[in-house]
Amino acid sequence: MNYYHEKTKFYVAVDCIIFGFSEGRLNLLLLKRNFEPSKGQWSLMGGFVRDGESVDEAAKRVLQEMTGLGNVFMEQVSAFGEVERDPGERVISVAYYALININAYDRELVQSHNAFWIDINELPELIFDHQEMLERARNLIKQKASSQPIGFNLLPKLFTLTQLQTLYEAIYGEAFDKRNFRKRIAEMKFIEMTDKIDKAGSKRGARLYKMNKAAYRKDRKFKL
Amino acid sequence: MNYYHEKTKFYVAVDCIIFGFSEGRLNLLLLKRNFEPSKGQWSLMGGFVRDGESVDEAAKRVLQEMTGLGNVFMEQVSAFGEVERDPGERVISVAYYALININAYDRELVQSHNAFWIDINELPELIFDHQEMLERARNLIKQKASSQPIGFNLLPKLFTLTQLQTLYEAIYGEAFDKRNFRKRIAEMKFIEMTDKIDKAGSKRGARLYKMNKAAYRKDRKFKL
DNA sequence: TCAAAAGTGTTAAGTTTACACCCATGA
DNA sequence: TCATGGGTGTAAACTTAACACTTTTGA
Repeated sequence: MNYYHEKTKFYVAVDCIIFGFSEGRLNLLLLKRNFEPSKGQWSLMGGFVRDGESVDEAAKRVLQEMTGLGNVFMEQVSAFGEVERDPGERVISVAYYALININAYDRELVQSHNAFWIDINELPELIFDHQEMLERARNLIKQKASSQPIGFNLLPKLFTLTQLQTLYEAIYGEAFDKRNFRKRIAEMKFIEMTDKIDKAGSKRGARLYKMNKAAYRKDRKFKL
Repeated sequence: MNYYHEKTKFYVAVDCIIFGFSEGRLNLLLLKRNFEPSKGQWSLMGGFVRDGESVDEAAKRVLQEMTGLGNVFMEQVSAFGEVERDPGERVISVAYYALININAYDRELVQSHNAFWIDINELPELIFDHQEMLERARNLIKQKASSQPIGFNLLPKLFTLTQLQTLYEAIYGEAFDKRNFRKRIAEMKFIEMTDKIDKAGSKRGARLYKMNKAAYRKDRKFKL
């Protein structure tokens, strides 16, 4: 009754491409590996899928172990299955990207893993096919961020329009016109003005906005 | 020196969502399973990844075994890793979609596997999570076909503009204006008019066009 | 001769882009 | 008082959408 006998089994891993946004720049949380294999080199955060755990769950677990964060926006990029992608052993890896609010993670936990936030434009060389995973993730985000409001996962709950614009400029790698940008935001009724003012970014202070997810589910018009 | 010991290994499979286009309709090549597990039910075409073979290669092999076709346009959809997705055993599956010219496959081979072309709007229930794989693939194609000329893989080398329009209408599930459609095609210089006429589709005959891939690589402006 | 599919331009509506100055505040 | 980032509207350029008739030919 076992139709699966004599098929080969494989190690299956997950690798997490963790994006954060800080001071107008996109950052990645990367590991300076203080363990084998490839000790001393930079890599994404990864781990093996365990018995009784779905692949999605494995990715969430790895992220949780590294950052202390649960309930994070995370999506699969793709499976990577080249035979020699990991020179040590045959490992099939499923890549995920995560968008996190860079103020919310557990600093000690991250430090204890020897992980660092690296500006996405100043990346070191990465092991295996992690570079390729990262590029795929960046392209995915670029596409996806233009038609769905996923960028907000990178911001605090309350944000200024300048922060939002800078974020999108970082994602796309190009500058936008301030007035045109604000016109588009004004059309999206689920990006709601609050009565709070942020005084950190300027003397005058800037209006804080918030994303109303329930309102988005009703309207669903998003384009940036 | 083995950093991978005591990790769990998994069966890894591929499943292929094979699209064809015929008489104005999108079709899927589905298996009426005459083997266990789930004998008698409908499924996508799948197979296990083998030792020494990349996951992409496994997908190509499965397609080749089923249709006799090599060198087919094929892309990964996603990995599917729920614990109970296959009720028999834990199997992690990577889904791929393929776009094939419905005139070119090996009919006997397909018949011998008990496979059938089914209109995409009249699909039977599928086993496991194959329905979800299919929906993901359809969405992917919709998106991708709008910005890259992948649709041509579903057509013969020479095609009429009416065929091309009908194809895109089938992909998007909506009708287009004929004049506006042709205006857009005319702007894409890599869709080249030939001196041949198709007399099969109408009495008057329709001009045949072809896709010039080299010209596309230079220009790369595509939007439908 | 007529049914059936092929082929062909123009105009209005809507969307996108470019662009410059005043405001409020803390140092 | 002045340097800094916050905030605001309009007009031109471009893109998209709507729309109907003539042509060709085999049955």
